Amino acid sequence: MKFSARFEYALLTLLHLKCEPDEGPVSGKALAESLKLPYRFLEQILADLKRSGLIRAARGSQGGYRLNRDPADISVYDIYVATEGQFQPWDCGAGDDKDGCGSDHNKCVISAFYGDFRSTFISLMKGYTLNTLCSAAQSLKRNQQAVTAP
Amino acid sequence: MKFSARFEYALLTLLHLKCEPDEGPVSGKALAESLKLPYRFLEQILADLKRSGLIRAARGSQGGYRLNRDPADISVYDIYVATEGQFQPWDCGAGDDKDGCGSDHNKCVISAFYGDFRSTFISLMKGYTLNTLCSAAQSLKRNQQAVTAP
DNA sequence: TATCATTCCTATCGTTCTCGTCGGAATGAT
DNA sequence: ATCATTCCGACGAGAACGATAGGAATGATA
Repeated sequence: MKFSARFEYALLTLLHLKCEPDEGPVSGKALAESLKLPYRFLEQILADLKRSGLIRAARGSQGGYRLNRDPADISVYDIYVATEGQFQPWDCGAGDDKDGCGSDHNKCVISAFYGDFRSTFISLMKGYTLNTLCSAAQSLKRNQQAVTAP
Repeated sequence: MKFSARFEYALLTLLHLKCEPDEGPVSGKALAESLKLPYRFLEQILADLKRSGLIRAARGSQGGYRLNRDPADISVYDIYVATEGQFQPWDCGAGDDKDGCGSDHNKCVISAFYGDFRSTFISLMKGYTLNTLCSAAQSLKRNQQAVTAP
């Protein structure tokens, strides 16, 4: 029950793309340097994000990545699905019992718990968007500047 | 982001111990047969549950396992912790940044998201107890009997 | 057209985690 | 004394994960 590095790196990447004021697309190499992440690995994650339509890419010289949707419309759940696939924290009756829980009522109840778990977390993740996260980061920044100010 | 088999097996085991009307302790072998789980693996899980004080064991002939607490006081979260350890779905600043998020406000915001996720998760799991799960199972059973009745 | 920066595709590697198996010691009721 | 049981630690196969790598495709620029 852990978040993968892919997911975290994707969050950082998208947050960077949204929050840092870059003109034009940002190359994978530049992203990897800014975020201090392994370049080759980040490339794969960027491919995931592109495949899911969260970012778009331009090839060739002067190419790079930029957001492909309104940041208010990119939820953390979208990012999760893009990097880890559908949120399905248990192995649902894959082959053993056709009717889901079959004759075992206890299994059935556990499935119900899993379902509750799943829907709770999907809605939690959908509640966070790139916009909300970014403005939270900016308000943090302001607060710290106020404290550190001369 | 998956539940382990240990966790699911533990749920099934404790549910069996609570819901099925057995007199006296139930041996590991009997449990493994009832639940159709690998005996040697289940033994390890039972050891986890005992270590956490959820069940108690009696050795020797006629020995076996039984619950050690009021089923209303055994939450799914207890079972989670017993089998998977403390819920900590991300690697918290282990060595890299002493101040948690350091200078990177985006990391800081992600940590906040993780914290929200974590506390939601824990309170959800604490809301389910052996009692609630078992009575849910029993009501399922009743409903099915009503449908299947002649 | 040649060059070069970039994305894109696919294979691989090493480590860690997980599920499951195993042998055998300790215990305790009969 | 016997036998069923819990208890303890080691081990192995396989998957998942983080990361590395080579090289092809693309496209702006000169």
